[in-house]
Amino acid sequence: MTPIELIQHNISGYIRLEAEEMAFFTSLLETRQIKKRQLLLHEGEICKYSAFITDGCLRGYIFDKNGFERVLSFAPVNWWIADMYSLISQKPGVLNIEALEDTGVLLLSKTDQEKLYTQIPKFERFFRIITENSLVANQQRLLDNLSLSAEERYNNFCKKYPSLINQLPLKQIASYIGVTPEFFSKMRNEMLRKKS
Amino acid sequence: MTPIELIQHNISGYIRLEAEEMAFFTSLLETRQIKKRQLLLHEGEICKYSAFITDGCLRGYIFDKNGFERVLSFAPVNWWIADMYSLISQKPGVLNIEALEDTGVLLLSKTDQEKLYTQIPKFERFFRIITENSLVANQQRLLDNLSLSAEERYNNFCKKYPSLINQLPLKQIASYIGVTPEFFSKMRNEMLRKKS
DNA sequence: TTCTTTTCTTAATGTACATTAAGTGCTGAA
DNA sequence: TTCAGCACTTAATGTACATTAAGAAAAGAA
Repeated sequence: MTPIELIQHNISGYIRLEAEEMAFFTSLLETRQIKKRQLLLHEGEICKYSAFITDGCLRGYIFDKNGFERVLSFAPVNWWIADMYSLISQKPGVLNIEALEDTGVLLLSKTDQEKLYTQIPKFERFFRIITENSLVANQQRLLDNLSLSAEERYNNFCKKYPSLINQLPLKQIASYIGVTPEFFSKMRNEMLRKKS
Repeated sequence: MTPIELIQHNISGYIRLEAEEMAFFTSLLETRQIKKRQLLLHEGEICKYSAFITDGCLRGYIFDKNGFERVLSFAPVNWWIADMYSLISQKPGVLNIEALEDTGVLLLSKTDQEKLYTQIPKFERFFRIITENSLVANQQRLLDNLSLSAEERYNNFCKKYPSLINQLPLKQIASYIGVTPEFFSKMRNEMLRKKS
């Protein structure tokens, strides 16, 4: 599938569009390639785009006060990513969005997104639904962080993102589940020993 | 303000409705009073309503595997609450929703909410926006949990919900920020000692 | 009132994690 | 080809929290 076919297929899973509506939508999209380690968004900037991933993988992370990275989210193929806080408020954000490998995205600017809402209200529905799904996933992760051990959170991660396990450096996964790479390494060894 | 005036005022902050649209909306609402400690939703049930709080305060929580309560969210006056996972999927949920004091809510059933979406598409917009705001708040809390100490999370809580600090039992706040009541008690004493 | 239940506190002990430091093996640039 | 940097591991030590147990104070029920 081409990037455009991919996003059209994704949207068709939620709303039904006329051909001309779909054409209008795709006319608003901008293609961009991001090289491994390159940033799509840097903290302190105002987020102007929602990005749909067509190839590769991005991550959103912040630096905590000790200078360590904390991963908020991964965005594999078929997902959207943005600094929602900054995108909504149009104030400087705290999120860095970086390519974990060479990655292709389709960008929809905030102003075009608002055009879309007024000209094709069905897109209000589309973004309502995917925002709801993000919220549910986020709440679940929050509860996991409050009530599960690091080992259980890792198991959940493996179930939720099976494709990412071999695609990501281990330290990124460690940061996502909320432990240091050192502890993560030790923990994985202990898990192997238990299973055998 | 009456409960109905309160919710009308809340909605008018996001979308502009004709009088007859507003009348149709309010015709769908059901008033309910919940006594302190009574449950609006019990884990295992399928969530059939979104609740708007007009008076008092609710909390959403789960039991972790050790049988301890973990607070996902508080819902004071002017907020919405539901088990979003269960409401969307119509599968049994894990959330308990309980009144922390005698509380008044306006209920909107899932089927009526869908009616609303088809008959007044502006409500797609309304719920998109408040879902986006919830998502941002949730992401911020997740990052806080990954990168801040319990003391800093408590300070954030105080900034975010100043009205709740004196309204809630301390153990509820402890559960929300993710520590035991014992540790929370000790921590607050140390904070007092530092300040003086 | 009196009794029970719940909230909150204190303190001893325990543990899941972090920190620091050192070393190994890749990978990619010059 | 060599070397710098990054990913990953191991191990010693440290700490922010949990657990357990007990009691005091406040709130509700009889």
